[in-house]
Amino acid sequence: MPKKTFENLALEKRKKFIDAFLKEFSSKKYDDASVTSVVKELGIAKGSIYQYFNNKLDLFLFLKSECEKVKMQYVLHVKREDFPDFWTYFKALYEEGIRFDKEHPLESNFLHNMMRHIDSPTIKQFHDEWFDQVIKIFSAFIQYEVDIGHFRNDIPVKSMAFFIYSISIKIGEYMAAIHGVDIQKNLESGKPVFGHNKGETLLKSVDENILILKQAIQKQTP
Amino acid sequence: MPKKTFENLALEKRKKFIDAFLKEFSSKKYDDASVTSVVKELGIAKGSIYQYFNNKLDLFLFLKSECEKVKMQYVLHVKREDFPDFWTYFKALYEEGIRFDKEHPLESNFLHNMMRHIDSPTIKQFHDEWFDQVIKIFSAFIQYEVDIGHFRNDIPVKSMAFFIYSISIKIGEYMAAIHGVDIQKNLESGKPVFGHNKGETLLKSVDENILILKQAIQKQTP
DNA sequence: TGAAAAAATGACCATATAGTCACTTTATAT
DNA sequence: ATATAAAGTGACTATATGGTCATTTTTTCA
Repeated sequence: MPKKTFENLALEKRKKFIDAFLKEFSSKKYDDASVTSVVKELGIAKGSIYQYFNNKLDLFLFLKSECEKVKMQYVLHVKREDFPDFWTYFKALYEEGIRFDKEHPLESNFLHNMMRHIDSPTIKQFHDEWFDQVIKIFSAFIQYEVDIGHFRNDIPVKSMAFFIYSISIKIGEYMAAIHGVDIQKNLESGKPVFGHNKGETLLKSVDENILILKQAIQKQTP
Repeated sequence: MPKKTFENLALEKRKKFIDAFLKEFSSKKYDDASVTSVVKELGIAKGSIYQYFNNKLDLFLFLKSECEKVKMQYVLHVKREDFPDFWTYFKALYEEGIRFDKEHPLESNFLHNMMRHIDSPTIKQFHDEWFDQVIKIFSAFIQYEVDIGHFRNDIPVKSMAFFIYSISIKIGEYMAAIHGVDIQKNLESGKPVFGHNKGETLLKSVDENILILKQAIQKQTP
């Protein structure tokens, strides 16, 4: 976590600092992201970083938690009970995701890029923790749908959770492959990952995926 | 591609050379794989590499094509027409994959690791080409199933292809999450990725995934 | 104004990496 | 045995990286 020195920083400078590093970590994976090059771009001394943070990982984890905080503000107020079924709820979550993406492209890019990199040895531990949490949350939702008889009950809940997770995580590649959206380019240029085009491409992709997921997971009437 | 010098190498030395580099490229991503460290382990001079190959990428692409050749020998003789439906065929392909994995763990690990790393800037081009090909092949199969009325026709073939691809690519993570198999460990130790335990864990995972995929993609009788 | 505290600096360190090339060693063929 | 060609070598280059710390600059406050 940041040292006092960083907390005391003038707001504008602090923001510039954060944004520059968000951008770096958004287009490169952790190990490839270069502290040195960001420092050059910011026009500050290398040593300053270590006046603000203990080390690179410390800085990364700070940015991670900041981004998560912001995203939570968007997602948390979407509640299952406000929707007639899981899929309208699922879509609403994505719509909030797009709002977040449009209004906070840097933060969105950061999180999106982080999720894709399963294998940075330094980061693995944190990715694994994050993954466990996601599966747990998904599982809880699915268990509910199974209980009320909406979802099939011949498959372990955890498997279904993983299934939905996999498709969600691959939606970027899906858009690239099916709709020709170049996410990597957006990441590098700092544009919203999905949000440009009013996010319609993403929503179209979500609809297509729901069409498949629905039949895969929904309880069939015999 | 290799220079004459490499072709002329004594078979045993050639094999040792290939195996050492397969192992390195199996547990690290391209950019992180270290020529220097393999050279040390092999006890040969750094310069020799560049007597055999033009550069690191040249060496990597050679290994890639070697591994693909070997895998093809396993997979190519499994033919759709020998099976009553797509899913038994699909499973048979995995069974061949397991045989390949058991009999050529290094090659299997190399390919498996390569697929996971979508984002090495040096490698991206080759990964993209490979991805396009896979989607094309999958699409052709699915088109056939749609034509004979086995698969649903309300979803673009390419979308279904991507769906099956996504699940296939994530099966490693699935095994890790659901069945507690540590693939990364197997990669690093050079053991078969899936093949230990007679590959039963993988086949179980395949069965579970087929159960979901089947309902997702199969044409429903109304 | 001046002393003490806080912040910023950048040369420097240790440690990697891929790739080069003048040179030596080994194998082949006359 | 000798000459030629092929193979092998390892010190070296150029270029990164994250992190350190004695020193200087700026800010704070009495």
